[in-house]
Amino acid sequence: MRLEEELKQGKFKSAYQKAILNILFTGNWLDSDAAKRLKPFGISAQQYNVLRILKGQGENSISVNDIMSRMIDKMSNASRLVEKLRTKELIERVTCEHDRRQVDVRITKKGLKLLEKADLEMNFLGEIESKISEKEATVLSQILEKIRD
Amino acid sequence: MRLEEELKQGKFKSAYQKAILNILFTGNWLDSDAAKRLKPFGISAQQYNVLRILKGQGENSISVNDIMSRMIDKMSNASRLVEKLRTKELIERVTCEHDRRQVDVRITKKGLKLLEKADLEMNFLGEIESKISEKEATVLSQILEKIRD
DNA sequence: CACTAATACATGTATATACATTAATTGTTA
DNA sequence: TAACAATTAATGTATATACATGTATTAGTG
Repeated sequence: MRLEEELKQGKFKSAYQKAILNILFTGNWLDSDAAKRLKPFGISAQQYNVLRILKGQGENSISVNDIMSRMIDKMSNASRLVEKLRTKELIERVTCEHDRRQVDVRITKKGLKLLEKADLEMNFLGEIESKISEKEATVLSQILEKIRD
Repeated sequence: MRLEEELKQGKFKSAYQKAILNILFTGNWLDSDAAKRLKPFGISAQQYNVLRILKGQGENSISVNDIMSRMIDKMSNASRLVEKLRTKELIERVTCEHDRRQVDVRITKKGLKLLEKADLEMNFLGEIESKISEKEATVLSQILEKIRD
């Protein structure tokens, strides 16, 4: 739906303003969709994000700091997210031997299993492929990256 | 900066996945930038959003529900946002005469003044105009709206 | 080596948010 | 019109978040 209708607004001041609001609106839209899909699994979108990052490391462990630097939402509190995932036994946490300040974090089998199921529900990729072309996806990324420059 | 570097990720599974993460990442980026700029004014990005909506109504008042339907973040609690703005005397709140369930909300002079100053700081529009073309802004909106369809 | 700075993570605290529930009012309909 | 449904906003509550601060460990410097 056009943003004008979504926000019940007549007309935006400029294509630029509309674009900015569209990014924010679509981001929220994706976030709340993700939250809904993940609810049955008892994890938040950010926790899901952390699990995916850890899965990407395979057998290797990774520090809390590294997790944070890979997260979409940099402002979130990685420590507490990790702790929450640990109490759910979805990850393991061990003090690093070489640098005892660091904590090695790794996904557990239980975490991988949950992720497998959750990924099925989280497959908006499949849905988005029917909405925009690969070319459009690429263009979208390019424009967004220009904005952040 | 390319998202691969922002998220310290090698390569995304597809242009689609990268596009989705780019939307979320850019949305957060914009949000936290806005929060920083608004901090000196003592209001949050959502409160700013509400004030802008009210300003758009001019002299007319508007119900809490209407505010909510115009907000970028639909999930936020408009009642409490309005109450916070009221304690700061940036808005007025009067029970509607025709429908006593409703509350008429209107921006105050103090609110308008604050908005005037805040808008100067919030002018990323000016900054974005130097980063992408108007054509690109339009294309961006079009693609985002296709995604939400 | 002693001392200071920097790093990595955890925690305290105030505020924000999501979601469910409640309360008051209005709309509908039998 | 009485009874029930729907609407509008406020509130209760658990959780999440931002930001500052604390704690332990390592790095750097004289």
